[in-house]
Amino acid sequence: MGPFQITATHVQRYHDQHLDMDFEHKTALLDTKPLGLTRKEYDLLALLIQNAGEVVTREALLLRVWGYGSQIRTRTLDVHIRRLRKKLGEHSGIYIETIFSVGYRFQPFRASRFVPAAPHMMALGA
Amino acid sequence: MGPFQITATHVQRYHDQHLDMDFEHKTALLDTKPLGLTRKEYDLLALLIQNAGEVVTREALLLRVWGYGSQIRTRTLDVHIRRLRKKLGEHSGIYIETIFSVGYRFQPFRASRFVPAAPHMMALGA
DNA sequence: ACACCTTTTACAAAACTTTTACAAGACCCA
DNA sequence: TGGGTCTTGTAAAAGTTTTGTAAAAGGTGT
Repeated sequence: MGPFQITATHVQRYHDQHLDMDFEHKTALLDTKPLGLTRKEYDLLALLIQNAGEVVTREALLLRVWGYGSQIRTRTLDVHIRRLRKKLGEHSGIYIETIFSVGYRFQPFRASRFVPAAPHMMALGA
Repeated sequence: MGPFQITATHVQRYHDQHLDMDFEHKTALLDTKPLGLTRKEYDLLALLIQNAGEVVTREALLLRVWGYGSQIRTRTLDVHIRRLRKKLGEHSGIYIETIFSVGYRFQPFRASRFVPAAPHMMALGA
């Protein structure tokens, strides 16, 4: 069985070897221990995981997590990504990829075995 | 079935024995591994592939990828072609042809078996 | 006021692009 | 066929843009 469990309409949960996230209860466990995410951190990770395997653009993240329009310049997204990565610890490199000049991508643990990240990652268009 | 999958209006994807390019997700795989293209590299390869089998002039490439007008002199196109070829590895010779004093042509893998490049090939009009 | 979370600031580092300078190759024509 | 000229290939440097990071400043709720 894949890492996703899907109901009729929504992904309720993400689960893999290390990370367990329950979108219904808004909880996140890493190796059975609570990740201790703040609200923004949770929203950001949830959005990335709900689009696992696909790139989510900076613009989309800023819009959907912060409500920012496309003209706003800020480093707050990067700072949150950094704190997420820190909390994900040794696995952060596996989970959160940077797609230069585009955005970020959450890579499910299992998939990351089959598609090892290239040294410089692939780009998307504007 | 040919290497292209076509919808009503657009080519969404190029696929052959080695190269797999998804224009919708803007991903490029070579022998199942991410090609790791940068944005400009992707734009350039995409434009060539979308005109597969036909010569795309330097002028057209410089205009459509860089927005450069015809009076601009630069070697940046050549440098990008070089890096594309490097990333295409052993297959680069099959895929990207130089058409002297005209431009470049992407040759689909399958077609390249039937139309081996002649030592000096014909050019197109100025 | 305190603890905690979020955003900004100011650089550093990394990734990407373009230019530069020259080598190598292709074409032309006597 | 050999020299002249134009075009492309290549490596490396220089330049630009984007992302990473630490720390400070700003908020929010209790």
